[in-house]
Formats: sequence, structure tokens, C-alpha cells
Amino acid sequence: MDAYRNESRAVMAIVRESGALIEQVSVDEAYLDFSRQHQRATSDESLLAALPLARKLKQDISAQRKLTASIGVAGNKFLAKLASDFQKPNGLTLVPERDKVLFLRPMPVRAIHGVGKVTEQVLVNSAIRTIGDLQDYGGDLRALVGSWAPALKRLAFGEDDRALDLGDERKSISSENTFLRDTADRRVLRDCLREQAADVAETLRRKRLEAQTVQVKVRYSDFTTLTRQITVEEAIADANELYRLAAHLLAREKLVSRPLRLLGLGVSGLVPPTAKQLPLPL
DNA sequence: TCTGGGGTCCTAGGACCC
DNA sequence: TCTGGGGTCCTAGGACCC
Repeated sequence: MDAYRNESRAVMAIVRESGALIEQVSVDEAYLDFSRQHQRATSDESLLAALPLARKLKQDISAQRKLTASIGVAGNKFLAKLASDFQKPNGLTLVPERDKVLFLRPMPVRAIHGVGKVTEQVLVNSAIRTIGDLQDYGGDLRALVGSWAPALKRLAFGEDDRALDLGDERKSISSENTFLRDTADRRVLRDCLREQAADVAETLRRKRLEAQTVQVKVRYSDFTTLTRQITVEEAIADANELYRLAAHLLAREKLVSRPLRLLGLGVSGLVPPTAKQLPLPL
């Protein structure tokens, strides 16, 4: 597990040497923006100019880490992601601007980032199976996917103007455990919660953050999942405090009325540590 | 696939305030 | 005060992603 993480770090270090703007999406995925280094007359010329860089990146990763990488070169994040998935292990795919609409046409709607099982079913129910179907759809998309409709339609035509997200701001931190056997044993649950509180507190400490909201999550044997949260005025980061609030939530809401399959503790509303105001001696 | 863990974002309802 | 409208915050759940 840690080996995986370390490998990821090493690869990302190679990626950083490319000089591109980088948004790391997950351990094994990142967006690179070369547009600043390679402004050309047309966007397709800019994309072509990025090809040698992509090849070099693959070579470097292969030579230094003995790993393959799939790269998609395109005019925006949406297309680049699909392009990188196009030839999965060890691929390099370029999607020129002028080809993007055709490139997308045969793909299933599910290929669109954000279309999961539920949305896919909603679309298929209206006979929208491929991105091409989506391009051609003349009906009211809003009735199907709500406020997402305009953006979804633009994606279908390969239009995406999301900027790279360069900050690594965390919105939430959590820790959860699924039990081998469902349990309502207070001692087991207490120990588990304590460990999770310590876990979360440790991450908060490393990230130099404090939390305003504490959340507990429970799952029962029938997979019913409930969450309860509480927001406090003074942000906290201490494991004991986290534990105390979480335990309070569990008790207040009587969540351990049945054996639990899963127990989790999370925090959000993350803020930098408040400069604890010392009372001024008068 | 009777289902692991850690995340993000969106929506809807209720409380509360003016 | 049983009653309009709008804004904000909090909460809970769900869809989705890696």
C-alpha cells in the first residue's frame, strides 16, 4: 500500500519536471497544461506541439520507474481524460479540435465523467445510449438531468472550459471501518471510534487544519447508511474532542439501535488553526 | 459482485432572520 | 399575529469518482 504511494510520488516528481501546470487528481492520474509553453497559431498546432513532450514523459517514466503510462492529448480536461482512456495500458492518443465531435460520437454516455449508473439509466430510458445520441437529442434534457443539462450538452460536443485545479485544498477528512461481523458491542465501537478520531486528528495535524463540523456514519446489515453531523463554533483538531463529539452524536441519535456493519468518523468545514487569542493582561 | 475506503458535489428541507 | 418573501446556514442523503 505504502509502496504504491511512494511509486506515485516518484512518478509525479517526473511529471513535475516537465514544467507543465499540474493538477493531480488521484494517486495515478494528473492533468498537465502545456498551453503556456506552446502557444501556436491554432489550437490543433498547439496540441501537435505537445506530442513530443508526451512521448518524452512516457519514456522517462518507463526508464526511471519501469512503469507504463497512458496519455491523452486534447484541448480540455474532458477530452484529455477520454483520450487517455482510449488505449488503456501504455497509450498515447491525440484528439484534435476538429475531430472531437466525431471522436465522441460512438462512446457510451457512461464514458462521461459524472454519468454513473443512475444517470446512465435515466438517459437510456430516453434512448440516449451514446454521446452521439446526446449530441442529436432534441428533447428537453433538463427534464432528465436537471441543472446539469446545459453543461452535459456541451460536454457531448467536447466543450469543457474547466480550469486546472491547482490547489490541493481538502474539503473533508474521514476514517471508517467495516466490521467482519456486525456489532453493537459498546466496547468494540468505542475503541473503533477512538482509533478513527486519532486517525483524523493526525491527518488534521499534518495538514495544519482544524474542523468545524464532525460527522458520524453508520451502516446496518441491510446496507442502510445514516450520517449525523454537528457544527461547533470553535474549530477543533484534538482526537479526544473529535471522539467526544462523535460519541455524543451516536448517543443522541440512538444510532446503535441495531448492530453496525460500518462505523465512520469524518470532519469538514476545514479551516487553518485559529490563532488562539490569549487574554491580554491588563 | 449482498457491497472497502476516502473523497467531492448537489439537492432539498428546516431553522432562523429581517 | 398563522402570515409574504427572500437570504443564509445547517443537516441529511444520494450520485459519483478513484
